[in-house]
Amino acid sequence: MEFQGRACGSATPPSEEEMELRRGPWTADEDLRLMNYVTAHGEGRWNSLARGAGLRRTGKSCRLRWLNYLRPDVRRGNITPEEQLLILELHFRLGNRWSKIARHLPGRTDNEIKNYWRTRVQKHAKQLRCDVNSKQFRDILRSIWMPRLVERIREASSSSAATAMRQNAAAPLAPTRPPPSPGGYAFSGLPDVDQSGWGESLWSVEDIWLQQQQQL
DNA sequence: AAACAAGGCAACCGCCACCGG
DNA sequence: TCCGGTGGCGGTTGCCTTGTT
Repeated sequence: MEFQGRACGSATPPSEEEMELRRGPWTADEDLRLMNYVTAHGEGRWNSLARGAGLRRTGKSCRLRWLNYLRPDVRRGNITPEEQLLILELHFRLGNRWSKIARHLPGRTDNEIKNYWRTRVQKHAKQLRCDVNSKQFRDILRSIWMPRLVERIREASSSSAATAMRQNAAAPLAPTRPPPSPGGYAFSGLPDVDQSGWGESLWSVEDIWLQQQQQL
């Protein structure tokens, strides 16, 4: 079944070219084509890039896919407490300027940060029946959430130091995945900072990069 | 085990600014 | 100055996964 995209508001039927454009989730083959083409020709001129790469996608779609997913320096996985703290601080200063906030978090995309804010932070505001931009909620963030993050960062650094010492002593095999984050807040009404796991996918970007390296 | 609800996040949309012809 | 193409940004949508009943 092919994804048909969202309902189009236009009353005029789409042109033949528009009919050919693909929408929805990207396939591994499309990812590979885009990756190969950008590696060979560089970023920019996304519309012609899409045509040149033989992709039936809009330039915008290609750009988004590259920036948010395929770029080699994109970091995936949990947003760390350090990053969460930075996001909160920057949002106080910048508001919903996601791209500006993202510039301070290497490897993180504006989309990822925006999603984090909407799904985690706004959810908590809703639970507390506050407006996310209200002074009340900001005060809660400053007085409760941010100190908890700072505490958590401190705990993590001290425990990782202790772990390193133990590992040096016994030299066991290190786990290949980071351990799940510890339990949540004792404070009622404020959930855990982040409990999300690592995303699973049919293929990983690393797989695609590996495949691409082998082709070169 | 199945049905349903909620959460997470990839992808799309519309708008705007910039640039070159 | 105007206009079309392009890129960037923030907001929104809806699919998929996970949790709950």
